[in-house]
Amino acid sequence: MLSKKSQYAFKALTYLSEKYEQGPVLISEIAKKKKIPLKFLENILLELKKAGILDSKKGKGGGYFLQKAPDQITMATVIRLINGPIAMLPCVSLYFYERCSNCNEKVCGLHDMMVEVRDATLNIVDNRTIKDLLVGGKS
Amino acid sequence: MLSKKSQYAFKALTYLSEKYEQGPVLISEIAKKKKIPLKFLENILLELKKAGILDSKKGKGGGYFLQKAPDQITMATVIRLINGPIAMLPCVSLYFYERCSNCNEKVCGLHDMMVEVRDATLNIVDNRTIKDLLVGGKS
DNA sequence: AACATAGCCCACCAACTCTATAGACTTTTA
DNA sequence: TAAAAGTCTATAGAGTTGGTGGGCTATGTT
Repeated sequence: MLSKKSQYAFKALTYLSEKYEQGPVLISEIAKKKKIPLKFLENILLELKKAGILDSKKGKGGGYFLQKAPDQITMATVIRLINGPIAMLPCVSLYFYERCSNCNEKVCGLHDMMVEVRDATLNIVDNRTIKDLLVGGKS
Repeated sequence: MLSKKSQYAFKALTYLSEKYEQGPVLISEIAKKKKIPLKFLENILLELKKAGILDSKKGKGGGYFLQKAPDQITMATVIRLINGPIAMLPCVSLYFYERCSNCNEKVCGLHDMMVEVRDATLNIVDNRTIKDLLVGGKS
């Protein structure tokens, strides 16, 4: 399941997408409009900034804004950053791989099945961006 | 991600599948062979029993055994029971549905995308059984 | 220079979940 | 009736999640 943090991140990114190339947006504005706890949102936006998804400006007239176009930010990137692995098992994760203890991947039926699930999921989240989250984003 | 509990459950079910229709198997035997903490496994097996997947016999000569054939127990059933929702959002879950607060499902891009992910995942886990976990299970 | 603005950073906390264990109880078989 | 084996309840430690408080730093304005 996606954490609340992830859902907040997507809401914030959606909001910032609507304001893309319209200058910095205040954290407090996003928090208010999207009903996200302010200080919690602060952490999330900072994380998104450090990952190169957002950028910010300090002082008066400052705020947060997208560093790339909405259609250049994939869902997979955001999920991995805020939520963690997309795969259902560490031994099947591309970005958070850890080998199985007591289980040989070469002959593990669960492993193979979870690879299938991972690929089916990636096929979607790798090919969708936050632009697709906007109403009418497909037009 | 699948919890350790889920992974233990699958290991135990795999073991019991190999012994299908060969009489009850001791918890302690499964625990030892599959390297699962005994008391923890106890809880898991009991849960699987209450869900109608396993059955048991008490007293000497007792133990656990599958209540249905391995190919009659879907992955989805076990995951939902031991791990919880398969969907990435409550508002998209078939068995654990909860409506979104502050979000209209009718016009939520995230909702729609997560429906896709859910269906892609279900397409796999609804059509695979614990028989498929066994080596050579496809033959 | 001084001040207000707004993001940055650190530390902390409550609640919850996950993993695991302990111990007593019940049922069954020999 | 004694041993075997599952059943049940409770609990505890570790880690994660969701959230808050307060001070620091950079920036723009006057």
